[in-house]
Amino acid sequence: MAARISIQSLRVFLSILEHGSLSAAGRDLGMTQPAVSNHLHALEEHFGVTLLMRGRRLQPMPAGECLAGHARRVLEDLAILEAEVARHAGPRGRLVVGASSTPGELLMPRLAVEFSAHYPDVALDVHIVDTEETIAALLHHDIEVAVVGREVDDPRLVGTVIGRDELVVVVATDDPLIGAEVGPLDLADRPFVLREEGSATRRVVEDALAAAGVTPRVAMELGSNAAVVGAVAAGAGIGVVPVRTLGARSAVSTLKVQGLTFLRPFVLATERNRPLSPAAEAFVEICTGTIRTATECL
Amino acid sequence: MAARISIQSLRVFLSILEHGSLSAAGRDLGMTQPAVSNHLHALEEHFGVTLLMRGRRLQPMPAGECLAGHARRVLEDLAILEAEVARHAGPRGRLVVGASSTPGELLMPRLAVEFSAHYPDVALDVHIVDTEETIAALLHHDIEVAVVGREVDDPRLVGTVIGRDELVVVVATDDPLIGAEVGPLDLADRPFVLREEGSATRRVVEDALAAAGVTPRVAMELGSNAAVVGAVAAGAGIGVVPVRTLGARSAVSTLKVQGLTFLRPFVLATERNRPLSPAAEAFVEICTGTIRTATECL
DNA sequence: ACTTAAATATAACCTCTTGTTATTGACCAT
DNA sequence: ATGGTCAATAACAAGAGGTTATATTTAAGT
Repeated sequence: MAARISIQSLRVFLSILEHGSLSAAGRDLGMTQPAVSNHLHALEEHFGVTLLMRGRRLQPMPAGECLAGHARRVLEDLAILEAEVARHAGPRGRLVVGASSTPGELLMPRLAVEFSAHYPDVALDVHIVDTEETIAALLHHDIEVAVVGREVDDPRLVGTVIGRDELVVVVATDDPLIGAEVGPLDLADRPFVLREEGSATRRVVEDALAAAGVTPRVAMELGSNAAVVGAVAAGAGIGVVPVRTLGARSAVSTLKVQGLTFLRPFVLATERNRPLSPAAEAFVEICTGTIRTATECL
Repeated sequence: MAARISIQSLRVFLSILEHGSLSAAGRDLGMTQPAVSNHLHALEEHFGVTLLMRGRRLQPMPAGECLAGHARRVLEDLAILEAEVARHAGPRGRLVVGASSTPGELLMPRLAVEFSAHYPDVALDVHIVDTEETIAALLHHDIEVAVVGREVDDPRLVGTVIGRDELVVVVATDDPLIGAEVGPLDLADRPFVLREEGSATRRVVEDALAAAGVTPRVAMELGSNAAVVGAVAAGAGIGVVPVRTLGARSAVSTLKVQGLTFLRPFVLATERNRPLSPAAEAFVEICTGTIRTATECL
């Protein structure tokens, strides 16, 4: 009996080609190497051709090249099918959104609650990593919408401002600058505790400081705003964090610096020209609607 | 758990639409009605939409229309994939050819033997029905190549002559015309035993008689040449059959009629612009090659 | 050439998927 | 009413498609 070809086999085959090995493909697809091997054999059996020359480095045969091209097309069409038909359904299923750290902490909790209240049939999955990784995930189709802490500059994306955020300079409670008249240049020789490269917060801080003529000496890089506050409290140096990161009584003092403000938008980003699932559509609506009602951003 | 969509579901869905009912689709696909029902439910579950309004006459919802369009596209791409990749393999698998009755009886046995000898890895499947049905099957992609008893006139097909055949007039052994000088008009008032409408043999006979100014009175229609001979032997009337249908000593006499000859080609037909599988390619080669060596057609 | 590390092939097994049959319930037409 | 047709559902069987464990191949380094 001629076992018929399966979508899964095509997916697996493309993954093999992409990763250059069965094992790697398996890792990518979350299955074991023998499973991958099976799919490949099934395909070769089906067509009666060797698709790939096996070896340390495996090399596609002409039939393999041919299959790859057509398989890509089929899978692409299938993706379109899924997306288009899904648009006829109400918000439902699983929605995966991404958020960079700051919006993830400050904005997403409220958005998520609001969204889930309105759309209980959608399982909401929020991936929180830094801005650059979030953007990359969006372009990789790992997430459908992203909320990040700066304008997006990639032409393949569209961004909508859904809120604003202010950053403040924080220092340890015993810092000598407290109470004094402080200008940007007073910070020039001090050690800074900043977020990592790739963080929108980091970029905003560096841009604003550069505009004021200051190049910060980075003593420490930390992957979360709360961690930055902690380090500052422990005396590691000067930090710049979102105002709202600071609790009612925090272990650090804020510092007003003459002529230095850190303002930045929260931006909802989606891929240009990609049709959104109804759930994503609904999420966007919540984001833009919520802003008027529930947010008191300046 | 989001069960993924399967090719089979798409096929089933399209078949439902095409046939207008689950049961009919099941019959078409060779599966039972509950199986079809399952597929439909799986799709609706997956997308969270009702695709078809159930009722005596089932009616596609907008989402169903949408799915149908995209599904057709996906399946079409898949068919192309199959065909293209198959071309990289040697002749193998299953080859389904069609033949109308006369070539099916006179030509195919030898061709089939010859083909199987050369390509033991191909299971050969010969569908023998009359010419019109054979042509229809070719256009429906039920068969890859066809051998019929007349030129093909459909512009979507290409035909190659691979042999010729002569028909003769047969009468019962006690017919009064035997031994006499017979002209076409002597046949005018006699009852004819002919093949059914849709048979190439039938068409050839009618055309030739018409050219000679005779409109046959059809007393009986039979679905095979052997049956025609049988009926003629039993005294049903005049028949016209391929010479080679008649055995060494047959129960009928042949009649030479002045100015009346029935010559017609055997034609190998394929669909224009459809890439053939390697097996079909090989079959074509056997057909055109065999003709020179093994056939003594006039 | 031998050894070794990394990768693929094979085997035995387990578990859902996707069919099956049997049955019930709904709907129409006589 | 009632008989025929069709879809839904339940219970079950076979096979696809995955798993772990183990053998075998391959290419590179000494």
